[in-house]
Amino acid sequence: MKFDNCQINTATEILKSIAHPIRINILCFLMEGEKNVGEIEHQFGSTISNISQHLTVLRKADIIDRRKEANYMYYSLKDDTIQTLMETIKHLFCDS
Amino acid sequence: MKFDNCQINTATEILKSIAHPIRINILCFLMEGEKNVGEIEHQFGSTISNISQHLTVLRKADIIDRRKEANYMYYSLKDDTIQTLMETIKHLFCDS
DNA sequence: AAGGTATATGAGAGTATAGTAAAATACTAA
DNA sequence: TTAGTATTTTACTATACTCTCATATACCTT
Repeated sequence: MKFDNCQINTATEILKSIAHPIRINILCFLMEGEKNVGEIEHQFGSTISNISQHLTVLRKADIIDRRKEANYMYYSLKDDTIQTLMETIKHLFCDS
Repeated sequence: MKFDNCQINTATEILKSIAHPIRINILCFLMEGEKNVGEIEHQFGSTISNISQHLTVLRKADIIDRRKEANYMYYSLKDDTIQTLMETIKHLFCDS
């Protein structure tokens, strides 16, 4: 049976936002809990600017939240939907 | 913890191949079982050429198989990994 | 062999995405 | 207020993706 168009578009946007090596890594890292940009940058070797742009992509897809504290910005997974999805992806592709 | 690079790349390629409205629809349709290109085209309103190109994308990502019978080409989901992934996606985004 | 059906492939144009570097913003501390 | 740190935004270039249309291939029927 066909999906509802709106659901298809939501799923597409979310999957597209996940489907990048740096972003999968970031999301997987966020499964551990809230992290700031510096911690994320330190974990993977890209520039702060690049990481920040990837975080923007994830935020526009509405799958992460952020919270400011002093001059640090803390990012976290938005909800259970994305948490479950990431657990499935991690289990299917990364637990071998 | 960081994913292994090879696993990350595999996951990225597969998710990228899924992350398109037509391709999600096709994969969801294939969850019902083997279908030929005409059946897929009839289900969603795109051209055979376009559908065929999307099927090629899915085949290059190694998530679908095909089998020829007369002059029909039957496509199906490749394995349990993709079946499970699609079930999760369908459940999370399309069962509301 | 010739004509028809089913599917695949290739070229071309338009659009989207990714990375780098520079500049801008927001906050803190002195 | 000035300087410094953390993060974001902008501008630009390069590459990748998607669609359409035309052509090609594979198989079947007569």
